[in-house]
Amino acid sequence: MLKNDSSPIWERPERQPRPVPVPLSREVVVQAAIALADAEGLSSVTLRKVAGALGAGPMRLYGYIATKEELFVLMVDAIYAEMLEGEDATGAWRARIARLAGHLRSAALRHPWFAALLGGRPQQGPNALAFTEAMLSAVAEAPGIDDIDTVFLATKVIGAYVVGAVCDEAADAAATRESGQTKAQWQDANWPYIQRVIATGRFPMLSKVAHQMTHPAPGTLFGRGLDRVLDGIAGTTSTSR
Amino acid sequence: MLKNDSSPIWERPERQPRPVPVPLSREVVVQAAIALADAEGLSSVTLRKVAGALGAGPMRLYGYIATKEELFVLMVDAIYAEMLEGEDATGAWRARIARLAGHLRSAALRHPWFAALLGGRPQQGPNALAFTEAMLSAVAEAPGIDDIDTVFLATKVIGAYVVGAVCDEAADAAATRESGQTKAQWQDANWPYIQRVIATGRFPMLSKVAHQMTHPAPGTLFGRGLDRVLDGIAGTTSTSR
DNA sequence: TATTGATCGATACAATGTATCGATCATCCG
DNA sequence: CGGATGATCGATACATTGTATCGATCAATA
Repeated sequence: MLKNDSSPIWERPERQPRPVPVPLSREVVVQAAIALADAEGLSSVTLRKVAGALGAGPMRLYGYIATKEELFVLMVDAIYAEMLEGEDATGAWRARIARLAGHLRSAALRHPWFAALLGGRPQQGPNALAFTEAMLSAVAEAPGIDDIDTVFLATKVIGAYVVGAVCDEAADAAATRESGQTKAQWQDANWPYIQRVIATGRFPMLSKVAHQMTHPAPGTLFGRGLDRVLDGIAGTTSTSR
Repeated sequence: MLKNDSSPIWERPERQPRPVPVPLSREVVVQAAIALADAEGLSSVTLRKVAGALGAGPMRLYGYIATKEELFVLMVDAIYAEMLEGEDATGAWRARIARLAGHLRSAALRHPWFAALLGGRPQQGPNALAFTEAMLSAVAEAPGIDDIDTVFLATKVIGAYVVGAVCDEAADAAATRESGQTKAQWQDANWPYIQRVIATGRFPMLSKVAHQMTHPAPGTLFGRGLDRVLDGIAGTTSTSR
């Protein structure tokens, strides 16, 4: 009860029961943040907006995270969890790796902000570790890759390729989305610039790429690149094409 | 001259000449931002602080950039320029590629914020394009890689690996720096967590990695991984080791 | 039933990116 | 050479952000 209230009881408003707060959890908070990022971009992920989407005050979130940066960390790990949903350890090693890589790629394209959070902070969340574990165990089944040092190196190479390739692809997607245009519109808007750069004559190889290359679908490119990487770690050229 | 000034001339302060503004340029602004990021981390790169470091008001910067995001874009491309300083197209193709990759890696370690800016935005600055051009021309010299499609795919694979590997390494460096500790302190602080994760028994491969692996220097690992990638695109296993 | 400890959110605050706009300078034209 | 014009600078302002503080409320315990 209010102790020092100068207004007489007649005018003093009655205590009204605190509205029952929506039950929250770290999971719910993170999912709300992810939904916001998916819908309006990473820069719209604001403690106020996240809390607002949950019908709570901003300070409520500090019961679940200590910092906005921690929210980002949780978001990234939640996406790793998404990749592993329904994943089992079946199939030949190359197929397993390709499947895992594909999961990461499609998750990154579903959540264009994901790639932007990948660099710059270590990935040590339980789900990120589970993803690495899955990669390690798939690699360990490859013939000729036995000692743990080789397994680790191969896994590192695969992981680095996948992350790097996905950063590339997602960057375009994010820029497109941020500009509020369609992919074609965005490419059309950038093409004149690229053309002028090429016209300087200082980029003969890029010119060849722009003019003479066939342009396979991004997914195809990703897969073929992964094949090259797997060839490298297997020390074979079996699946060249 | 002030037109509607009610104070009499006797009390009106004399016009003092505007202090000659420090001459600026996009280059100077970007270098100041880079210096700030190197010294105090990316989150300290503030338009006010950058301008302050140059002895100018914040709004002055808007003569050179339209947005803070544009400043970030320029910073990234400036680092690409750094990588190419003194670079020439000499040496065998594998050596050239290894040299270029090494430049990117060392630049990223010199500027721990660089990796965080890599994902999330397309790299189309003139220096980033020059870097890609150098990679393309080196790859084109590899025997058996002739048509432009193969050259592009190989370059994409190499670039993705390098970026991904560098993100990994730089993330640790950035986290270490951000925590204000030495690398050893930071690793010691994280080790108990990793140990508890492994103790769950759900990560047998990670356990092996943690306990049985020899831990080569990061640079060595980077180089060996690059060798695997180059093996893959060359379709040979020549330099295995 | 009184007390304690946890939890919620109103309020507050400093810092940020950036719009606005008057004041100042440099330049050009007569 | 003097006045007009256009560019450039920075003071001020504002909405928005992350987060500290703290009183008010609830649930559990003694």
